[in-house]
Amino acid sequence: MPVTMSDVARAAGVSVMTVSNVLAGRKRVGEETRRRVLAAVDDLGYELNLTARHLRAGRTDTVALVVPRFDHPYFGELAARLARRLDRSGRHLVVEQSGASREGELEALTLARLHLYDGVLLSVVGMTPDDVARLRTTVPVVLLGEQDMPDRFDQVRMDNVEGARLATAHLLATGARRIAAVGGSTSGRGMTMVRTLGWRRAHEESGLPIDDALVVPCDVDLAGGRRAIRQLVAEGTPFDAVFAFTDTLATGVLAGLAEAGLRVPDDVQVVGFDNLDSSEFLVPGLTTVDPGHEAMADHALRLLDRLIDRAPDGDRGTAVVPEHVTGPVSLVVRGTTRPAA
Amino acid sequence: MPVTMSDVARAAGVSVMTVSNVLAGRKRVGEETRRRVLAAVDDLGYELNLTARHLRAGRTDTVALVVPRFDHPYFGELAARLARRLDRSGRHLVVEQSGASREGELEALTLARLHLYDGVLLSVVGMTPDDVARLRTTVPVVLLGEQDMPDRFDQVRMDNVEGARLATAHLLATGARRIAAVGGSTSGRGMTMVRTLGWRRAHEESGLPIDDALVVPCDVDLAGGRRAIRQLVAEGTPFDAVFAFTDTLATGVLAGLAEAGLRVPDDVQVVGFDNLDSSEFLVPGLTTVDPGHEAMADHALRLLDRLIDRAPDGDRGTAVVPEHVTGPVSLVVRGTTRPAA
DNA sequence: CTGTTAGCGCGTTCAG
DNA sequence: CTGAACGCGCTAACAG
Repeated sequence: MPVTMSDVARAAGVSVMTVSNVLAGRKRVGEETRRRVLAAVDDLGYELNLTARHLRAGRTDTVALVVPRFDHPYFGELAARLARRLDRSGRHLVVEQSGASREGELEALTLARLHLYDGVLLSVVGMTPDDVARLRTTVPVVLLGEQDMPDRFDQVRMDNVEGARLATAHLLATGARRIAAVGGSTSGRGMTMVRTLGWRRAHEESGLPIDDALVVPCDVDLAGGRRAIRQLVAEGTPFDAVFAFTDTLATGVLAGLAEAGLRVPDDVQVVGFDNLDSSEFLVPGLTTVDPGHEAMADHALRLLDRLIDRAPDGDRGTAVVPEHVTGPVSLVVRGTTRPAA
Repeated sequence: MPVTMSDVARAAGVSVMTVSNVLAGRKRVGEETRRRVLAAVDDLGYELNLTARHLRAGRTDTVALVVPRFDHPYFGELAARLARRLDRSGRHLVVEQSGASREGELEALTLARLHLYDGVLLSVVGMTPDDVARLRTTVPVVLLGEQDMPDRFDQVRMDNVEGARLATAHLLATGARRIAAVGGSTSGRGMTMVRTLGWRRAHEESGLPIDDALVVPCDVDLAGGRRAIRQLVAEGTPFDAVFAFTDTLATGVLAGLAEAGLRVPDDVQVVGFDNLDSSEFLVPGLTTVDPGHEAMADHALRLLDRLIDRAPDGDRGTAVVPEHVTGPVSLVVRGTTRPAA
């Protein structure tokens, strides 16, 4: 039987409300009363029940970030940035995993869970635009992800085409002629498609031919990058550079190249995408596309807060027009590419 | 004004309880009634309020993992492993950050938040044993962390001394004679101290002298590892190997060594600790201590579930005796060390 | 198989 | 500045 507020009130000889006021630091409470209450709290080992407070207050001062996987550094870094901002406004961030392991049935459950938070930043990777369109929720939601989603929701993403174009153009400028697109796809959707598009565009702008044999689809993880290189080498497909679609892939690529006895950047140049914290520390340092992490975090929370502020009034009349924000990208040149010719 | 269960009940011409039963899939409900309820739910856009359910049910089927920082790969990987297990038993994992940014005042708030969960896995890094001893909570808590904590709580950790001894002994066996302990300390507490102890012990077992100039305290992050090497080089302290106290530190160390023109493993050998997913993919592959991640996750949840199961009865009589579990470690040999002489 | 009664623990009314 | 009622949305019990 847990200790409740009224237990404390009885012990301190005051009313429940007084206890509540003392604990929430709300109204002014007499110094002596206050001490009595705190003593009783300490004495009984009373612990505030946030669930009850949330039910009553209708808000939780907590925002959730839902990511596909916990063990992906990109999302860890994102979470840390968001948490820093939310802390500043006295709120909390909790991170949940949407999983790649759970089926559609769980989507419903996930949605129910969203109600535990004032707002949700939903990182969509696996879901299709159709899945998202089917989402029915009154919870403030901002989408994060590279695939264009239904415009009923706010969405923040990076300029993938431009980033991929920059990366590829840089490789072309430093003398590369056969650039493998690791993580690419000739038919897919989402991140994979838009970055492949940027890779194509850079080739077109240079008037260079495009060889689809250089597009290597793979799992977007460390092992995937390494396997992609193994495959290229096994096939005997010639290449003098790799544009890896994420820094994680690039890390796997570097391992694969080393394994194959190919030197970076002398034999093969490499560019990644994401500018993870660790990319600077690889040997050699990874040239990569920086998606403007801080700006993205700012946008995401701005859009979310817009929705949260509006929520109490209800939707009628003042409906917020959803925005799709695309952040600018830039290239960070390090040691996996050669100086421009 | 959100749609509530009784709105749905009215619309469907049934009682609230029936709606509840349909939605929770609890008792059997007539097929037609069931359809009417679901139709009303869909019609009104009803969304379950989990907060209310939690308040009423007294549990949330959710476990929290509290980590020092979101952007630390070690914790991301830990979270993923825990989530996998909890999903299997139909529960959820949420991750919160304890922050290094928030002061002691927030400790209280953190404690209140713990009540939102059935149990909490608390990763302690910054807190001292005294801080922990002061924790007053009835929430099931299992501590994770390398510093020995008051035995009022369950705790899971790795065999740090043995891991550090293994790492150092391996370096000695492969010919190293001056092994820098990056992340070490001659006076600290916690992880830093126990791993330094293992480093010492290996030296003692080999009868080799210990030079405290080789103990380099630093921030436990990527930049810290690099800075440690810069410092050693700047001081002119000779060293032919590095035992980095975490793989993240080791990654920074490798960057620092490259910067200084030192080859790995020819000029300097390196061993890390943690066996992160990415460590296998560094070039060269990082030799490191594997703390038996899976076993640790198993232990942590076993201890937590023991507490959760007991909770409903109250503590009297059946008090669970807290356990301190230390998991076995092993050495993973890769390219940053030379073959044994 | 469905409805009624009661209350989870807190906070927003209003009086005093 | 403090106290007493009522209700947030849901579900465990028991009726019917």
